[in-house]
Amino acid sequence: MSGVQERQTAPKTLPGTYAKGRTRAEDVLDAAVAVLIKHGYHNFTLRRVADEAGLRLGNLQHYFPSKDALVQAMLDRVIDTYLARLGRIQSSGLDPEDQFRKIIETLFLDLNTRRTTVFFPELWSLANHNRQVAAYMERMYGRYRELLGASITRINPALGEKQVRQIALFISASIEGHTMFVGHGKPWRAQTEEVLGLATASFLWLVRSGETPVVPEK
Amino acid sequence: MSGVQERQTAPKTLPGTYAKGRTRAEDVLDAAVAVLIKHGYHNFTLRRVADEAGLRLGNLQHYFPSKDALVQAMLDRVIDTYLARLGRIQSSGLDPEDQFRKIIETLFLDLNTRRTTVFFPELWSLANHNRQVAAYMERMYGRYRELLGASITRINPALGEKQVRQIALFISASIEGHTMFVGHGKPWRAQTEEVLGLATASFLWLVRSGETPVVPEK
Amino acid sequence: MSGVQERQTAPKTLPGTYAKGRTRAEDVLDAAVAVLIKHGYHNFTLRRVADEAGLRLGNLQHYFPSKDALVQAMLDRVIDTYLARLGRIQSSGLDPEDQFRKIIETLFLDLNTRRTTVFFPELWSLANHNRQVAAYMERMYGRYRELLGASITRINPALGEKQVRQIALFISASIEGHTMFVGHGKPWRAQTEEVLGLATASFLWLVRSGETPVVPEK
Amino acid sequence: MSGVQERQTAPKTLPGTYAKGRTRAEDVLDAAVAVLIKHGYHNFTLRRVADEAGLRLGNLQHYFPSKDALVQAMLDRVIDTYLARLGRIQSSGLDPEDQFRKIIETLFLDLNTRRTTVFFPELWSLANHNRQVAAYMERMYGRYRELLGASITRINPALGEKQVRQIALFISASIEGHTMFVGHGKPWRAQTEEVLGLATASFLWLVRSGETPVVPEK
DNA sequence: AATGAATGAGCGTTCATTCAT
DNA sequence: TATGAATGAACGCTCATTCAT
Repeated sequence: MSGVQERQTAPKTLPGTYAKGRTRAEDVLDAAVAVLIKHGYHNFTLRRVADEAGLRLGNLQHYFPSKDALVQAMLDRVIDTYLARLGRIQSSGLDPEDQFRKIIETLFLDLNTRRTTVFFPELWSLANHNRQVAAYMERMYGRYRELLGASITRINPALGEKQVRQIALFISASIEGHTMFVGHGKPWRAQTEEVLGLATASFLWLVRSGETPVVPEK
Repeated sequence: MSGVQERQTAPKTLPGTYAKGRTRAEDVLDAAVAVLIKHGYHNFTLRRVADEAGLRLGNLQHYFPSKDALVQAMLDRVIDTYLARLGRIQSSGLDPEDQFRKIIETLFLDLNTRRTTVFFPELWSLANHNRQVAAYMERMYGRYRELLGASITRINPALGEKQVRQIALFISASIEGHTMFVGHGKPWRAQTEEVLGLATASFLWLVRSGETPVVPEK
Repeated sequence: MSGVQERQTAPKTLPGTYAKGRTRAEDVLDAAVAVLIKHGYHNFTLRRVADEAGLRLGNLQHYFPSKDALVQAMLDRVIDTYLARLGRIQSSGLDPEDQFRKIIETLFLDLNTRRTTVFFPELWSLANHNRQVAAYMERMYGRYRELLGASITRINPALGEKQVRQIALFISASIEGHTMFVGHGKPWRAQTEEVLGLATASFLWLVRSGETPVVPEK
Repeated sequence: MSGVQERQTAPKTLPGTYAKGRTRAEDVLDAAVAVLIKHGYHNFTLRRVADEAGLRLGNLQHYFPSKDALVQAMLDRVIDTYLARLGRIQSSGLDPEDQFRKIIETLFLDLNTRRTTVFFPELWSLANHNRQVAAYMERMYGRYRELLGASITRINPALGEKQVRQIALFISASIEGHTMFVGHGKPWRAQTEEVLGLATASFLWLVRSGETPVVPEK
């Protein structure tokens, strides 16, 4: 047993036909995220989640019949929430560069939240041992890069599709990589702003430098 | 049980005074890394390590009296190995920019190995729930940034200390962030070379652009 | 939990006053038998029965308030059905020996049905750990032997009551014993006919051989 | 999960390399049989076996790493014991008919032991839901019938092979069928002797009556 | 150095049952 | 009638660990 398994059916609707049950199921998912963050996936147990959610193990398993089902539902929800937040960033009516700066800033500062700092490394680790989680993750980052790509294209419409995708990949990967260094409780957290400045400058240069980025002469 | 604990004593030398015992302990450490990579830390058990190493659980516990001791020794070894490899990169006698390019390339291409791709996310995850591991990690990345910083300073000696450190942080974090995207078995792996090109250009521009990186005018 | 318990009240009528309710309860009993046969009593659970019957666990427990109640009702029904079938055999108007042969044949061939092959061993096993089931079983086999006894007496009216009962016991027990060998899916199933021939001959000889069966001289 | 699974490897040797371990493993098997008889397979749990054997659950699982392994070892042992006893019956130097009578008597009276009365119905039930157990059972009864067949042939050498096998099947099945009626604690137990007389007479007639058993004229 | 014996805690899961809706 | 919510106990099993051999 290597952890989360592939999902057979897509439970679009959460368990809980009665109103009480629905809020209970939500509570459980909140608790699940809290436990994952507090204790890590290697200490993510149903009993802990039940405790955190304030119900009994047997009752938790009434809502989520297996650990896998709970983990899938939890990932579903976290990723959907994350994508929804990404969507809201895009909708601002700023000029291209300011929008880009705003996006980078939002993503970067989000690293500072405990939730993001701790949750995502768990996700990356899980994805390395579970295809379903890997697929979830790819879906999420795909959407992430689409958003970045659109902003990039607005700044430099001359860029080809493929290059936009590669730049978006570089930018998104670079930002994610800061999780372990400027995230919540991390040693470089106090310098988030300055690193954000470097990052933004570097990303903008890349976006503007054209189809074949030419390194400035020595 | 909340995972890896702080270490009481510092085992500079591995147990086993005989040549054979030394080898045995190292076999175990190799097996431990293999298990961590294959199954993830949430499935990292002493029994599995013993199986992988070809000895009995009781015997394994003779070499490493607790799970924590084994994990610490394993991290010690992996990080030492990693730092040794970093040191070797530096020792090449190239001109500043070529050396920098070489460093970036080496680090980047290393992401493609299964070992790196899978091991480091486990480390990041672990560090979020264990101070000792966090300290190990910081030590490792500190050395990593020193190396990068030296190379950066050679290219642009006008940069201040603090700024060098920040640029090194940005670069190292950015590279690490690519683990989940261009690493072994990852969806963008085929485009490693192109992304490496973008990254190198972007990093070099940043290094050259001076104390206060100014984003080029629109 | 030590399995089926003694029954407090005798539910002569199934729950459900409406025609539909009556049908539902019978559906459940059919499902219960199906589950018992498919999975064995050690895997006989209310959830499985509910699934098989196409209703929810909560609803099933409306019809049968406990597992014991369901098991008792199921045994009641199966045994009643079995006794009814036995009664029909008797009613044929053949001459004594032909009737006897017909009875033996019917009982023997019935072993071949999956239902009989699997259900009865479960019953025997259960009876060893539950008095109520043992009582059911004894009632059923008592009627079985009465039927056989009547047929035996018609063939050889000289036999005493006790001897008739003993011969009937031997015959019925012998037939039951073939369940595990010539029953549905059993290795000797293909030879049912021949074994039936041996059995019938042996039984008839016994019935005819008088009050004190004397083994023919060597 | 439908109970006992097929066995991958044949553990000819019981667990327990140390002397202490070996006797412990035997204790566990004894306890397992006791639990099976006392509570039935549907209440056969590792915790109960551990209690009965006077060790802890964790230790029991050191000897038998799974429930299946325990059940297989238990069946192995019981069946081997049974076959050994059968073998001893045969070795008596009586004349053919007396030997046959002795065999029948031994088998019949064995039904009276609680062990036999309760154990075998569990075995029959299990065999209906598990191939491995079915194979065990067939192996055991095959040997049983060989023994009977040899005795039958000594009495009536004119019988063909196939007929001997069929008669042996009939006899063995008939005897087994008495388990539920004259076994330990069963209602007809007091009449075991008389039924044994009927059975022996009937079987002997069958054996002697020649290749095509002809039912005596009406 | 190496292995087995033994423990106690905890795991995910299943279950019969009760109660509210 | 019918269903979901909730409970508590037990299940087989895995685990890190300690101790004796």
